[in-house]
Amino acid sequence: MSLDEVAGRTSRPTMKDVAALSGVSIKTVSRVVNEEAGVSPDVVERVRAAASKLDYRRDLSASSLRRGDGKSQSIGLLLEDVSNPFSSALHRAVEDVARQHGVVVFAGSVDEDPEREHGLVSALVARRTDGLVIVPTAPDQSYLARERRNGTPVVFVDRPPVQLDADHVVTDNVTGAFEGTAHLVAHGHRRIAFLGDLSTISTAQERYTGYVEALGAAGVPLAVELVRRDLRTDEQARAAVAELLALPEPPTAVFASQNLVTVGALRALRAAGLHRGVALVGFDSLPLQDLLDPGITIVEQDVRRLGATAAELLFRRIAGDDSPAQRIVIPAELTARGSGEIPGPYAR
Amino acid sequence: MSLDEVAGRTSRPTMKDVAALSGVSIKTVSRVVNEEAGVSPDVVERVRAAASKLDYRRDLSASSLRRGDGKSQSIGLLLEDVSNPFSSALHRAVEDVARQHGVVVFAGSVDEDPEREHGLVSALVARRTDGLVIVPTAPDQSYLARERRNGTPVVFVDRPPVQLDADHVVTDNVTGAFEGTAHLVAHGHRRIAFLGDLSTISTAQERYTGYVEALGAAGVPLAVELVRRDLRTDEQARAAVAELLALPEPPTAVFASQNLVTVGALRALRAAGLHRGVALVGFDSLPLQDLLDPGITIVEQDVRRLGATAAELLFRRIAGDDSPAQRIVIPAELTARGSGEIPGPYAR
DNA sequence: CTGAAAGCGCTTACAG
DNA sequence: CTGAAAGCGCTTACAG
Repeated sequence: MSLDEVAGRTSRPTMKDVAALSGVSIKTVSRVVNEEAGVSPDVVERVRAAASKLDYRRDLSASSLRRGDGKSQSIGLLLEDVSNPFSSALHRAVEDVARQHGVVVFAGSVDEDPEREHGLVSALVARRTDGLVIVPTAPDQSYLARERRNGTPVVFVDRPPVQLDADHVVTDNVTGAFEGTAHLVAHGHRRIAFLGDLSTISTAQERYTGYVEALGAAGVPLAVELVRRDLRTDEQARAAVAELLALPEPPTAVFASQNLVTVGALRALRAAGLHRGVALVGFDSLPLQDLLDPGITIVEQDVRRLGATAAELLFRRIAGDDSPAQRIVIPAELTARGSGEIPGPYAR
Repeated sequence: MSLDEVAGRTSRPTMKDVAALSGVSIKTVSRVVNEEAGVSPDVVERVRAAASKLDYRRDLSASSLRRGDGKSQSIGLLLEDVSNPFSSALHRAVEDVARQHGVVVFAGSVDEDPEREHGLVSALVARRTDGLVIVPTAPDQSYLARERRNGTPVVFVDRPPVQLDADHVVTDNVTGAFEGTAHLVAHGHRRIAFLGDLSTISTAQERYTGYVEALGAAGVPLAVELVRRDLRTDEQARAAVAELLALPEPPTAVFASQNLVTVGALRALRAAGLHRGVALVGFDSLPLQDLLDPGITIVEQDVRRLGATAAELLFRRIAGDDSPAQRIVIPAELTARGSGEIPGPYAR
């Protein structure tokens, strides 16, 4: 007795079974299933009836194994965490493009863990996905050169790859952070705190650069005691802001360069009763941001465009495009909602 | 010139290539790749070197085609929309269980469209996923009986299947809605509006039942003019609440039975300046709900538990468990945060 | 400890 | 219009 029988299941019917039931060769079944022309109508009819009776389902993997192209009609997507709002919005954008190509999407969470990035990549390559869209985490993506050489195209999104010349689609983080910071300066602030995510992440570095450049352009000296980087959780961000507020000369404004960090900053400002006293600009959208009081001024990324652009690039590569690697930069845009317009001591 | 050459790619190396380079048979390569015992150490060494030199990657689909079990080490997950917070939290919970089994997850958005449900199911069956976790949308899941019979187990989550006796893991919606409504009654309300999602969705029906029963238990007559169902978007919910507030006898409290609906209700109450005057209890968590002022009292679903339980059930089925279909009910729990405790006219 | 033959479900490349 | 043979990349079931 086989395991299948123990489980009360029969195995899936194959073309052979359909062929036997309809009295034709499996090649003819293949023709009907693939809707090839040149099969007599009554045979088509008979094969269809048999397939339907047996609930036959073509095995796409077996099909693609023999086919020349060997396409699995699937792609892989490596995200920070499928459940965070940024990642899941990216996921949806990629899914929508993939669907147009009749391709399904494997998604996985890397959790900023290089080993998980490696593990997921090999799991997906082993399943012969036609390509990968990756938000890179590992310190170095050179290991992917092998996979690309062997036929799996890779496009990076949100962060550029390191040690690998490959397509990537990223937000203009420097300019976005520059504008967010300049917005605070324009509203009369000079003591502007910077809150940053893990500084090994390229986007965190770039946003810090934008902040530094905006201060420089405005002639505001950089106050190191107001810079808090490597905040990995909203709780760490909250604690950092609580400390900043206790300084002898506390900041009058905060630039929070990532969404969880913004949440933490908000909690600290609320707890201190300063959410109407200290200005706040965030980077990355927050859900329900418009319902908060005051509304949160945010430098918004165009996540749908990031994801859709990356997916479209990938499908061009899958189709055979081997032009040089592209870097596509998507602008970020500041939306004022109240928290960023709280006036500072130098407001006119 | 083949397409691959045009694209500047070579095809992936196979066991045959590794065998040729290391001077052994492909069977021996297979042994080494699968870490079977009984291969002499120097041969293992040579094969490993050749595989590494060629960047050989085993083809799991070809392997599973020949293997007895035929497992693809992948499962499919059908969600409402991968980018909504409820769906993506469910996704993460399923992913975490799948990872423990060395299985990757295909995820797709159904968008409450029965045709997309059917399309995604056949796409996933064609790729021979080992099982499916589904949030059902189609009016009827009887079509899945064929797939189960042919060896693809299916577990439903969040909503029960219709016309199919199959495993499902759902929230106790009736009790949750009963408690949410009773909470408002206990705070002195009798004119309590009900806001519901599409009433074809089972969870929406159940939550309505809980509301009706709670009113009945408290001896509060059901006021039909306060019941607004089939709200599909936050905007429709906002408009519905705006209308309710304009009634000659407006509600003093609102029970919003789904998260987007709660968002719409919140917007309407804010716009009318009544967010501190009209009580509000929502069902389904909202991001940042604790940062709103007042905080939103919510009947919370245990989304991680829903997803993890469904995935674990699925893996048991994949392993061969053919015991009768199970229905697992996960309790929901009310968390008071302020909006639900605004006193009504009958408060003691 | 190693390998030649057959076969998983399908399509290609022929032949008729 | 239809089908027999070979083969995709791998593993099973043998044999030595």
